[in-house]
Amino acid sequence: MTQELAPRLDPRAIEPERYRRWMEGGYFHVPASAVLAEGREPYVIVIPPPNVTAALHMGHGLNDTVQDVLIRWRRMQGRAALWVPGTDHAGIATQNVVERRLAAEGISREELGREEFLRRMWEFVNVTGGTILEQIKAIGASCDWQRTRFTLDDDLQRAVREVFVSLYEKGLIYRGKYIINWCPRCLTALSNEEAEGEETAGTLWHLRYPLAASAADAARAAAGAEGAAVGQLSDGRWYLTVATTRPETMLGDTGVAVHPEDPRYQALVGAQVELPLTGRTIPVVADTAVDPAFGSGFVKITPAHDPNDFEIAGRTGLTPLDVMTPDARMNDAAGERFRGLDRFDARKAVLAALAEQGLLAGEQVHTHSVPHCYRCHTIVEPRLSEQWFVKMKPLAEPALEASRNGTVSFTPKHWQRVYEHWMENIRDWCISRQLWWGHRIPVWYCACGERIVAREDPTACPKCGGSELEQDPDVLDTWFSSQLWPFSVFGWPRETDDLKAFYPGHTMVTAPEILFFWVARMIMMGYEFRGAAPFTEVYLHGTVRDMKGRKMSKSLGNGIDPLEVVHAYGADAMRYTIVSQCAVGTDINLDHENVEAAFANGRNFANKIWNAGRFALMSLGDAPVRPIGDMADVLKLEDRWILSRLQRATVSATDNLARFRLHEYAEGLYHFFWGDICDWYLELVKSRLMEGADSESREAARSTLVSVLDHALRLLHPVVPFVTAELWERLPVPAGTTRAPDLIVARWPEREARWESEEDERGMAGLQELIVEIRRLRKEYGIPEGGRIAIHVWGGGNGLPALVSDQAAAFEQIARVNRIVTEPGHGVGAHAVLTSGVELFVPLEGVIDLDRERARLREEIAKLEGMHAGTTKKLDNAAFVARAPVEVVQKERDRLAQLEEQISKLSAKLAALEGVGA
RNA sequence: GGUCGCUUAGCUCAGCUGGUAGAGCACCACGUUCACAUCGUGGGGGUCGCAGGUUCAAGUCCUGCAGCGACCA
Repeated sequence: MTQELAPRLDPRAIEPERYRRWMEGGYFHVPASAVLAEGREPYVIVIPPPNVTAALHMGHGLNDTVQDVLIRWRRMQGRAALWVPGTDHAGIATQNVVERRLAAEGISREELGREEFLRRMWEFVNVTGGTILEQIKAIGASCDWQRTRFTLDDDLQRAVREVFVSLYEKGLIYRGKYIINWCPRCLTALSNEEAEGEETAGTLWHLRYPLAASAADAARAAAGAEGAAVGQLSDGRWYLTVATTRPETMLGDTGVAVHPEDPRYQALVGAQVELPLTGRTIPVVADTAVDPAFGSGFVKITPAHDPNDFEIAGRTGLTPLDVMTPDARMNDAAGERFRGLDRFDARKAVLAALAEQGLLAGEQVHTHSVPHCYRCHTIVEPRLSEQWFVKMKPLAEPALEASRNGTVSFTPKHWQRVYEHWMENIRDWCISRQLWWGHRIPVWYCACGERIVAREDPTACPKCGGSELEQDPDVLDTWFSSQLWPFSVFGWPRETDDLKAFYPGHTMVTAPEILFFWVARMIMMGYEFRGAAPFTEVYLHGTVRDMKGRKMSKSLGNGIDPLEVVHAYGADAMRYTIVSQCAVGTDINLDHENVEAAFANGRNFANKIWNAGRFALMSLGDAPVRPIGDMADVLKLEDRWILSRLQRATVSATDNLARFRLHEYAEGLYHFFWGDICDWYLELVKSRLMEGADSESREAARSTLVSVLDHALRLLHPVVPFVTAELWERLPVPAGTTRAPDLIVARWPEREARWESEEDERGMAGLQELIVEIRRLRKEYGIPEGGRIAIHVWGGGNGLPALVSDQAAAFEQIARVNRIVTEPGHGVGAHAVLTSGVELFVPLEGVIDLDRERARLREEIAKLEGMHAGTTKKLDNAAFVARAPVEVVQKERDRLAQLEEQISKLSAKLAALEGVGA
């Protein structure tokens, strides 16, 4: 039982073994029967599935630790706590990785062909795919590994098909030709969310478009108007000015638009423009979407390359003209001169050509948001393309209502507004991707023109009976499958027991970045296909950053590998460090240049717990321990005090967890454990625990210690599961009681009001103040750490002196005091008055420097008088006495009385010293 | 341009419903007392961005300003 424990916590010696035992014990697994047959209340979290080929980074470390804290807590509360793990196929990202590997061999996916390429994809995924899940285990995650899912599992493929076909049948999925975000490097469409805007200092070029001769009169009239951007070229032609940040797109202009009510340009509506460099003539049209105040008030319209222009073109009857290839080069329609040029080279060429003709009116710096591909960071090109879309408005309605009526709550709260704003302005979702890796769109086209959208692969066309069917070559956006995760992992669309038991779930823990990508869509799908939101609480934690506040990233090289941290300092250390910094709404900064310092706090705390446990186990010995409930009458002040403090710690820990105040949960227990238990309780009871101490007192201390550690380890378990489980297992079980086989399934402590005592907390506070005062005086006068002193303690009327004399052994231990006198002390020594009025005198004949003591007393008196003045001022304020709550006023009065007593006693002592010595 | 947030000790940040400021790290001094030097004891350090306002009382509520940031257009 009391086998030797190492004087330092060695995480590597305990963590892997403990994790293995948890796995073998089946503690992570929750069968549906736990809910359906046993009637236990479920608590369900589905993991935000990491990319199947990803390696664990600190972001996962944070995300998974938070989920594990919540799951372990709820499991201890007796809930059927299920945490479903798994991975995401991450279409673009994973395909990119394999394509790069192929490129290294000099092969392209086109050369391999779709079938062979997919074979290679699976080969790669099968080898590397499990890695990240193994890494998650290293940080102690208590996922139900029997339920590990992958978004390309057969079951999940079936779910995707069901949803696609069902939404199609409801008219919520459609195919159409619109402007979409196109990545010219990945060669696929992207959703609006996947095209990330980035503030860029660009250039706004002003271009002159000559007007046809027939428009000369209208132009002359317009030129006279205030602020009109109309002028005359040196060859006499009239021109108008347009502004653009992408001059190369002018080759695809099919019109120029003005606001219909812009007084400057009304005469020009319908005029013809001779589009430079193209030989084409395009009209001036009117549309209310044009902002007359921006730029010249003329807007060039490029319907095939700009979403706004596309819409204006639709309303005004302009025809789109596509001038680019999929890889963003100029195509045949751009003209001989520019064909084949990359878009940025074309930009230069167009500008040069315009300048040559005197058609470049000028340029200005223009900061604007430029969309980039979220996977490869290439600048996204808006492109006219035929794609599949989801009609979002009807799906958003219940999801929006769920937020408004509180069915789904957000922490921190302000994300609720962000979510609602997005839902209110939701736009249709482009879901087709020109990739091979992913869920193939379940649509087939027959030579007869028939389109077949089916749950099962069709063998023949239902219309013509032909078997020449071509499946749509595209796959679905990865998020299309991720959004089904909360129910697809349970076997949906089959009505499984798992689904009955575990849907809807409870908490979604993730980062704000994927609020729209994922969280919002899961809520929409939950309502559409299960009639209920997939979870009721969304907890959005911060981002892990370096000390300069930069996001950790591979390219910056500022990342910290969680596995290295676990290896060096243990999972407990990593977990505590992260959670203790996890304040609601704030990011977490970790120093990648000094990893040891970054995680020192967690490592030190785990070691502190270890050593407190080690000391307790050694002191407790093997003799039976009586249950705390039997000892109420023989407990001493410090026992009652620590039990009372424990109740506070229990209440606030539970409350903080429920409110996602994880940092306060962790720090609160840190201070309870380190401050109250280690610094005070253990020090005070050391003497009582020694062999030969008074037996009743010893038994009271042993029972209290076991009880307090038992509960403290339970409270700490969610954040530092390993060290707590290791110690808890060794902790004596009080006679006549039973205990769970492992801390992971021990019951979460509940408040026991009978142990709460404000009186004992006040009494203990007095004792602590006295001890600190003794230590300060010792330091002040340079008494060696080991040197014994005598003290006199008297007065105060709160029983403290009597208490102190009862604590002789403890005072020896904690303050090196070997003689306690409860009579006033006189002569040469140091004097202090506590807030309670209790006086302390330390005889220091031969040690004390009287000048120093006088100076010290004067300083102390001055400090107290400062406080006295402040309190007096407050109480002299009639408004304060009249309007502040009585208890606040009374507090000030008590304080004043206290200060007066301290000042008068110290002044008397000072006066007595004034005449003594030199 | 719109929305939201931030500005507190040398550093990173807490401070939820208003009652005279806290943590970790860093720093100074002392210390090998039989749990822990990944420790103990004591200590130094802040006009809570600036200016107003509400209130008996404001880091905490309101307004404006300055600086920084995020998200959405």
